[in-house]
Amino acid sequence: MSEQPGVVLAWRELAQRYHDASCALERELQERHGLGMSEFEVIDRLAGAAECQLRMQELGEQVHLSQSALSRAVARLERGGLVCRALCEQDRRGVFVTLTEEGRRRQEAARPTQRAVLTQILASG
Amino acid sequence: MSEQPGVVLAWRELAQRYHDASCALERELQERHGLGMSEFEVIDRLAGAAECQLRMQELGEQVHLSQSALSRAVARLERGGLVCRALCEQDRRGVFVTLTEEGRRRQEAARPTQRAVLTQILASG
DNA sequence: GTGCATTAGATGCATGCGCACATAGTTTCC
DNA sequence: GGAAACTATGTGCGCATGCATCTAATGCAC
Repeated sequence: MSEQPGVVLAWRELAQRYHDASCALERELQERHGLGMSEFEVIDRLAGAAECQLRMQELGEQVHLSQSALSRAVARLERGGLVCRALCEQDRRGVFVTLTEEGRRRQEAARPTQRAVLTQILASG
Repeated sequence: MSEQPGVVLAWRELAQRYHDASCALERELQERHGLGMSEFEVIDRLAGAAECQLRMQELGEQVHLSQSALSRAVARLERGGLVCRALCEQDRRGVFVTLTEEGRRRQEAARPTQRAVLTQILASG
C-alpha cells in the first residue's frame, strides 16, 4: 500500500473529470437531441469550418476517433440526413463531408445543451 | 463560425489529454503486459486496498466502469487467474474480489510502465 | 412467518469502437 | 507509360461497453 506518485493522482483526476463530463454530455445530447457525443462533435466541427465542409481526413484530425469510427459516424449522420458526402473532384480518393440545413439546425439546437453541461460539470471541479 | 467560449476550449483540451494518455496506456499495457486499461485499473485498486481485497461495489466506486462492465472485467481477470471471487458470508449477495499472487506480480510488473507512460504524456501538455 | 421493496451482482442484447484488411485513386521513379 | 509505393476511405470482425433485466439475498412492515 504505497503512496501514489503525483502523476498517478493527476491521471486519476483527469480521468474522473473526463468521465463525468463525457457521460453527462452523452446522456443530455442523446435525451434532448437524439445525438451521440461523437456525432455532435462531428457536426460541431463541420459547423465551425468554412462553408460547413471538411475532408474526412481533416475531420479525423480534429475529432478523437479512429479513421474507421469516423467513417461510420459520418455514415450514421448521412443516414439521418444531417450531413452529405460528396466526392472530391481534384483528388477522387477524397470525400467532402458537408453539413445539411437540417444538420445545421440540429447543431445549433444542441450547442446550448453542450455548453450548459460543460459549464456545470467543468466548473464544479 | 463564432468564437468558442472558454468552457468548450477547456473541454477539448481535457478530451485531447485524456485520449492521448488513455491510448498510450492501453497500447503499452497491452503490448508489454497483456493487460487492458480497465483490467490494470482493477488490479491496481485491489493492490492499494487492505489485504488486496474489495467488494465489487467498493471497486465500482473507484473505477470508471459501469456495474456490468466491472462484472465482466473481473470475470476476465478471474479467468486469467489474476483475481479470485469469494462469497461474502455476512451478506451473501456480496462478492469479495481478491488479488492472487500472480495478480500481485502482474500489477507490480505493470506499474512502472503505467507511471512511465503517464509521466511522458502528462508532462508534455 | 408472509409479502414487498431494496440491494448486490450477473447476463442478454444492441451498439460503437479499433484493428486489420480491402478497394480505389494518386504519385514516384525508371 | 507502367510498376511499385503511397494515400484516402470503406468494411469484416471480434470485443468491451452501457442499458435493461434477471436472480438471489436481505430487510422491513404487519
